[in-house]
Amino acid sequence: MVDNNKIKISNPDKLLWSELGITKVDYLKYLIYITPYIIKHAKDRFLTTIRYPDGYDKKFFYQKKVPSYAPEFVDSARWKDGSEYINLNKQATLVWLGNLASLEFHTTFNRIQKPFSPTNLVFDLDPSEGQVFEQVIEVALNVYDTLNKLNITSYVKTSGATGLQIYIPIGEKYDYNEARKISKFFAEYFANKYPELITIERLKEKRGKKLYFDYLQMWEGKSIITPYSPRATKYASVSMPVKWEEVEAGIKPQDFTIFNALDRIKKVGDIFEPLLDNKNVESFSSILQQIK
DNA sequence: GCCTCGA
DNA sequence: TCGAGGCAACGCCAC
DNA sequence: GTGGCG
Repeated sequence: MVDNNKIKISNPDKLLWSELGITKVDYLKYLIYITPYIIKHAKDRFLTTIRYPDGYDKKFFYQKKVPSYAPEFVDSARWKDGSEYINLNKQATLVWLGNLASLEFHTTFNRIQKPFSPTNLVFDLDPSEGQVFEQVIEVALNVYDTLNKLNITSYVKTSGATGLQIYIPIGEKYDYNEARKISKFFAEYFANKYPELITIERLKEKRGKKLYFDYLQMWEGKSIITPYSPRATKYASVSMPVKWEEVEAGIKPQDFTIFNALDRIKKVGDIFEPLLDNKNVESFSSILQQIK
């Protein structure tokens, strides 16, 4: 029973992370604990969930549309193609999806209410073969420094088992075309500033041994991992917002798992802003002028 | 994980 | 009645 | 137009 809604739990003792011994019931407990945090970032966005009915390392599939068998309490929003997409805006929906073995929750850059305006940019810093996490940290801190000097607020979180993601609020002021331009502008700027450190080359061959700085091609409906979402990794890691000071002190994405996420959140609170603030907008308008 | 379809 | 299949899909660039 | 890439 969640908020007066009955939810039947099938196979409660099924292992979702077999090596770690995490059963579905264990997993649902985690989801219940972190509900307010993940909901805060997932609500009123179009959800893509990834389901692993037999565990994190077995067959999976993506799900976007509200299935016909969804309970009535599940809220949805109509996409421009006419179909209904899940709005992960309440605990009951989260638990229902948990029972369906949804191990990852991805949401759109934009909110349902303003579908053509992303709320933020995201840079994805993921080390590939032969790179250590220290390189990711070095680049992230360089980016942070630069943004600070431009008076631009940014946030950082782990992306999964290996990388970091940097969020830059843009106040729902731009459409996807403009946001893509701004994102690309920054990516080129950083690639230019740290030519030995990072590359924005899309083709793997051309990347050499530099860190791939992915400025995440964005479009309406594109979704990326939501803050506080678990990831289907062998560590049962969580996409965890962190403080820039923590990045500086040297963290590892594997440090954050569904085992310790709640303790951590209780200790530091939610350090991600709602991503709707306008404080960066002024800095961006001049940048947008320059791009033209 | 659950539903639908076809043998 | 039971197994197989579905459950997502944009923009960019090189070819 | 198709394929690699995220």
